[in-house]
Amino acid sequence: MTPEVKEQVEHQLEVIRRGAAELIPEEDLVKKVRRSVETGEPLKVKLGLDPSAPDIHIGHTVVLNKLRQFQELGHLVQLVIGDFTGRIGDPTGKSETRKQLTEEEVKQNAQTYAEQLFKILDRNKTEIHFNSKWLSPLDFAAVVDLAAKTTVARMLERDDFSKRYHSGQAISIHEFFYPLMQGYDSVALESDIELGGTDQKFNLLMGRQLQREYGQEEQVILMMPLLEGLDGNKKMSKSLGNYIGINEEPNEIYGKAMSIPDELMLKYFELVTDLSLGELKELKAGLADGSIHPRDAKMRLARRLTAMYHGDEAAEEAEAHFKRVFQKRALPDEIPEVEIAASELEEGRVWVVELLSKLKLVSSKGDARRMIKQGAVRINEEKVTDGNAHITVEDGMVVQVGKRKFAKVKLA
RNA sequence: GGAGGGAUAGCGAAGUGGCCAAACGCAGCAGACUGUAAAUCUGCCGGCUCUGCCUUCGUAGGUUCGAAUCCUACUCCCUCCA
Repeated sequence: MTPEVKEQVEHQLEVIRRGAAELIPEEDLVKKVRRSVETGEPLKVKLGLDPSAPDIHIGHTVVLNKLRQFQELGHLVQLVIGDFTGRIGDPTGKSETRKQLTEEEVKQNAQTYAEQLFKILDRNKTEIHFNSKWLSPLDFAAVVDLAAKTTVARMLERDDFSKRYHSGQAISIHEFFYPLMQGYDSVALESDIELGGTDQKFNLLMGRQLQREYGQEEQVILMMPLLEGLDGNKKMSKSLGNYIGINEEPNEIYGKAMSIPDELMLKYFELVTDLSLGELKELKAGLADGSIHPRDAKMRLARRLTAMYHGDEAAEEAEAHFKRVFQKRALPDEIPEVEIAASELEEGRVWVVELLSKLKLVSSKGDARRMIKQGAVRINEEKVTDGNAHITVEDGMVVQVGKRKFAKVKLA
């Protein structure tokens, strides 16, 4: 190995390892990177995507950022949209066979994905594949052949299956196919590396096993830590509603970032922002010795995160909005207008509960009464205390429920 | 094919004739406090014309003055045996 090659390889390894939870096996990675550097042939780095939930949140970006780093090192990203595997769903115990998405839906979701993904990835170094392309033509003989590559005992090693098996919960046979299919994707694409969260370990290892069975060089697997969601303990996911979507409005991204528990701040900085290692270290030290206020650190996180998807200007505006509305408890700059027809009023007046309901600031009239009782309702910044009150509605009147819901009345 | 267990509010989970709009936990919402939509504390958390009324405890019937609770049928799910 020439000194230049050696230096190149070292550099690549350092970038790849950063933030990774686990890398299996190191030696293979070294070998692959070295060969790539020497031949100039990029490595094929695969990531599987679920086609049913095309909204990307920052939890996904942990892995996407890593892919981006691979691209910066000159490698090629293979995105696999699991339109076929999506019918099964990664086994979780409660998932049943999902209905197959239509071709139309798949196309649409892929489109949605692409729009978001390319906010992070380099379009020119990305291939998009649909796994139905190679999975759906397999006939039963091929499926049997695939299934014969592994054993039930091996399958039961998977944490999720093992738990369910021992606690007497059902495991459907088709659930075994999920890891097999995902692994087969790697065979079909001859991937060099596959990325995933630490919860993907079993599936990722299956890729190695299948590649070996089919006579290919085994992929290296690189696992990234899972990012906890806004609640601070469960994995960020759309279904739990504890996520920050990268397509969300600047105010939402900023606000949601401010709502993460303090303890999670550094992890977020490390995994989902582009803060350099040096800056990260400084921040950590500052928080530890008290020279940096946790609130200010979190505001920095929120601003950075917002800026990554909406630019600096939008991030600054979001911060101003946050300070105004939440720190100073003032009215926001922009309040959505809701039309109220004159015919809905009686002599220009309405019952407060009715008004809140019409403005859609509450989920029901019972909810409206509760909010009033709890002192959460303000009209033109004045607290409403009487749930039976009828009020005169004026054009431009501002009605507010809690800290976050506002509406401006527009008489029509 | 046989035997048994289960289906309760967004989720998990109590309740086995009236005191059940249904304990408790989580999630959610609001208030207080603060350093932020962190943490902590308090309250709320089916609907409505709201000191009362209406609809909910897998579905459909039935018994009863009265049913989430008892009976019948059905649907779905799970376990064990073969």
